[in-house]
Amino acid sequence: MTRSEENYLKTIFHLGSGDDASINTNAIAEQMETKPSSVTDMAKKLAEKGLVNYKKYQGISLTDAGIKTALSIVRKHRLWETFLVEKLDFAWDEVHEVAEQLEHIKSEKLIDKLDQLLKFPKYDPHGDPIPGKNGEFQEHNKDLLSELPVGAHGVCVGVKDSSSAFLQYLDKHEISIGKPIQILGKEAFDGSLHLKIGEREHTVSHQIACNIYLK
Amino acid sequence: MTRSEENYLKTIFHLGSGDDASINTNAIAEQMETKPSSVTDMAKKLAEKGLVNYKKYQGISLTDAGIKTALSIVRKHRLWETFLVEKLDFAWDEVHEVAEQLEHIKSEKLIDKLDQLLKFPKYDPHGDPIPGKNGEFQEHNKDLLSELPVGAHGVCVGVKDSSSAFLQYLDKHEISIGKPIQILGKEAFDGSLHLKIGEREHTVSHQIACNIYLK
DNA sequence: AACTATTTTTAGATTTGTCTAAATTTAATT
DNA sequence: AATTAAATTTAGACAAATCTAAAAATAGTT
Ligand SMILES: [Mn+2]
Ligand SMILES: [Mn+2]
Ligand SMILES: [Mn+2]
Ligand SMILES: [Mn+2]
Repeated sequence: MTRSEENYLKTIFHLGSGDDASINTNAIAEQMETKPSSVTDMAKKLAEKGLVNYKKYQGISLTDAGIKTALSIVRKHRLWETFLVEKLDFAWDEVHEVAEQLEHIKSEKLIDKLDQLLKFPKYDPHGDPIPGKNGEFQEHNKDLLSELPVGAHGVCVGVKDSSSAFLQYLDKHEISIGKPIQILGKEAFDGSLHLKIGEREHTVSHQIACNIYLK
Repeated sequence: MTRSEENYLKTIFHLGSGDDASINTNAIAEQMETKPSSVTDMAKKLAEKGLVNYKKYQGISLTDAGIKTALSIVRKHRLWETFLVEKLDFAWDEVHEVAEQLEHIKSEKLIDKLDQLLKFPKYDPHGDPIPGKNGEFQEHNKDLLSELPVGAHGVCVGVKDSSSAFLQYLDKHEISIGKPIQILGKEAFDGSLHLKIGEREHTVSHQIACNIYLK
């Protein structure tokens, strides 16, 4: 399994949000910052190996074997991210790029021992679930802040956007995983929310609210 | 810098034992399990980048820039090996292959933090020195067990052969870094040595004695 | 249904790193 | 010094992963 093949499987997995939905060639190309023709080439190769279902013009979906492989890469990515934050004091906005490299290291023992060192974490620094050895994982039953009514309150359990820029915005406004958040009011005009975050009050735009998960 | 380029630099560095001696094309090919023609191709590319000195038929040597790059890869390799043994309970014969992959991860912050987590180790699990951030390192002033006279005693500080097979042999006979060793006698016929290892006595072949460093 | 726009695929080229086989240079031996 | 052997380089090919440009299929719209 090459690094490129692994990256395609992971991208298809994320675009299909885990299930075996059929994904567009163009969507994969955009996500991977490559060209549609390259995606077609890889689709054929992965189909050959039994990792994706592919029929010309019909989109691409993961087979069971493909899902299993994708989950093992996601597991590695999220364990490494957790390691970087927990053991090496990385900030949560600094881990993704390094984990993109580390997720391709091939050693089952390494990842098992890492899991053990981290005490078998269930969620990564962004609140995303870490699949177990056999691919099992439990997603938080969470809601987007933007879809909750005024008065709702809960605890931040994850972010949808994991970009460095967004995470740094959250840091600046002291929003982090575990923080209690309450919706004090909503602006009808632009959907911006007035929030109580811990002990403080802040107003955030609709765009921000679309990327924070509450439980 | 590609992974392949890094591997060539590291190999040239090891074959030249650190200094800027001129290395044979064939020696590099054999060490890397590749063909001499591939080495020639890479020599040209690395020369183009100013990392090696290369003139047709004259052998290959590292430039200062090449030595610096090689040292940073060796640093990463040995820090990762130390991490695997110290933090993840790997045995010293299990770390090399994984470190071969990990040494190519690109993140200065990662390696600095790792160094810190390990408390800035000076030697790796095989007794090899770990270069610092600026490439500086101190080799143990050590001697091969095979070159010491009868009666000599010291402490094992390193191994020359880091193969899994050899390290497992050492484990079996309870030879490890830090163990006191004394030469009780030498067999004139085949050069095998009668040793006191800790509290025990063992006889080892000349071949074994050629791969253990004492101080 | 016909036309247009979008998506997707094909054909052919490129880069990187490798290989084989043949040619060339250097080293060793008569 | 001539010959043989060994080391090294060149020439040409190949697989992987990508790209561009053009063709084909599908979807959307008059
Ligand atoms: Mn990530
Ligand atoms: Mn994450
Ligand atoms: Mn090693
Ligand atoms: Mn080592």
